[in-house]
Amino acid sequence: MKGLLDDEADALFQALADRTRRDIVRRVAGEGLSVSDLAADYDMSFAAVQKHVAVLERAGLVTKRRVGKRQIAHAEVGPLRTIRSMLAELEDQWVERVQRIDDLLAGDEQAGS
Amino acid sequence: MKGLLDDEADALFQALADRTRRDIVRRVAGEGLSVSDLAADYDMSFAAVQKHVAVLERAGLVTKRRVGKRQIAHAEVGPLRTIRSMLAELEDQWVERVQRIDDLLAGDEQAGS
DNA sequence: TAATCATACAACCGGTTGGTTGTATGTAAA
DNA sequence: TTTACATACAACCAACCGGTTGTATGATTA
Repeated sequence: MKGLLDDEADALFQALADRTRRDIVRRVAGEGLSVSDLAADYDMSFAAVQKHVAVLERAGLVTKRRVGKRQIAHAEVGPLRTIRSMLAELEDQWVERVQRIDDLLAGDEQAGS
Repeated sequence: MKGLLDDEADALFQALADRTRRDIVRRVAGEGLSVSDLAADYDMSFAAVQKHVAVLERAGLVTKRRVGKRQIAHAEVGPLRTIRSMLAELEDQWVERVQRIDDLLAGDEQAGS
């Protein structure tokens, strides 16, 4: 039922679990860059960079738009928001439960003192 | 120079790029659970769950405290905050550059009309 | 001490990942 | 049309990942 959500989260976290890909997302935020513009600044083959972009594309973090012979990659902010809200939820659960336990402890203290 | 930061980010994103591990983080948020308590609810071997906990531990997302013969896993909220601020930064860069481009376009429009 | 329970860890296996090189295709410029 | 450039994609390889089973260690209980 929520498997699709999990699939998306898997893809997003995995896509961001590589420093080259995180760097690409940073660099194409806003204006967008062609794959070869991107590739020029990494110490790896063009094909490797192209595969990184493909991973980001599959995760929905970037989209490509053809302009002449170049293919321009753009970052998509939506998935970043998705992943942030997932983490916020995790953190909220943490805070919530800690608070609940603190309340219990406070109650015990009062009762025990 | 910033390799350590990247190492941490690699470890955090990779640790969260597995649904079982995300579930474990949720479940040990606040109170904490022993490794076998955790393992009881997954359709995999004890050793597999133990390895997942170890990955989370290496990433700093979980710490263990021995209580009798049991080893209690607790979630750490710090790394979650770290990862959230990384994403916030990414998103800010996005918003910033889009804004800058919007400003340019607005200027062009005014000049061109 | 012996038996048991909770954990740790090593060795192994199939699938995936991050890189390579080579080749094919599509677009632009001579 | 040829030539050159930007991209795509397949095949290959070593390393890593997520799982397994089996064995060893540590703490608790009989």
